[in-house]
Amino acid sequence: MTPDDAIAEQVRSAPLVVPRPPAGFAPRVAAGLDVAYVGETGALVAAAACVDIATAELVDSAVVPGHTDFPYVPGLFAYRELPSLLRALAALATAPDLLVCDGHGVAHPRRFGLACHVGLETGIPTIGVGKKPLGHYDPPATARGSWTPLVDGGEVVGRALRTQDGVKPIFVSVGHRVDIDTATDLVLRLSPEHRQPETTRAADRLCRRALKASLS
DNA sequence: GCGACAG
DNA sequence: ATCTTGTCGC
Repeated sequence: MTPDDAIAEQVRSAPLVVPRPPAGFAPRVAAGLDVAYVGETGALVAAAACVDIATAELVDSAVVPGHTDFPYVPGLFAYRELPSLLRALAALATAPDLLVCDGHGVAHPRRFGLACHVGLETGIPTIGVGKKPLGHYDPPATARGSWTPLVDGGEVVGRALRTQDGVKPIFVSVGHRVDIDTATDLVLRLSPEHRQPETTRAADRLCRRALKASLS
């Protein structure tokens, strides 16, 4: 798979994203996905962390070592992380109702970021959450829950969401089988006390810790 | 041509 | 992402 092949696949896949939730969507368990790298080598550790949406407590997790050959190219994340993330998901004992990715969904140059790719690949409703915007936005009000549109190429592709009073916003977008209002609500519910949702925090902590342990 | 550029 | 000390705040 070359970068050009990847870009062509994204353009071809973007129309397949379903920007609305399944009928009666009421997710109970959300899984956060993240990867930690060993510098520029291809070695990595992927983690999936299941959190109970009602309590934001960790209820299951899986950590798997891996390797990637695809380089870091902005816009082509999935081709670097997707295989390992899917193995971490498969290693879970729990079947999550929702996935929360470390990276954008449709807030992407070709409207097909990592979260869209993960969503289509698994069929599970997926939300993209990024720490840095891809596009432009005006700062939301300082109160938790405030948000402003994230715009790219003249289109609203997501939201800059303040998850805690006074903290920098995070950037939420549709991955697959969810709408932006539902995604915003879920991310806020998953972020009761920190800037990032507990799903992301747990996954990040797990793969980072496992990576350090594997080095020594 | 130049800058910007998710993790 | 990762490399890194001290420092501010709960």
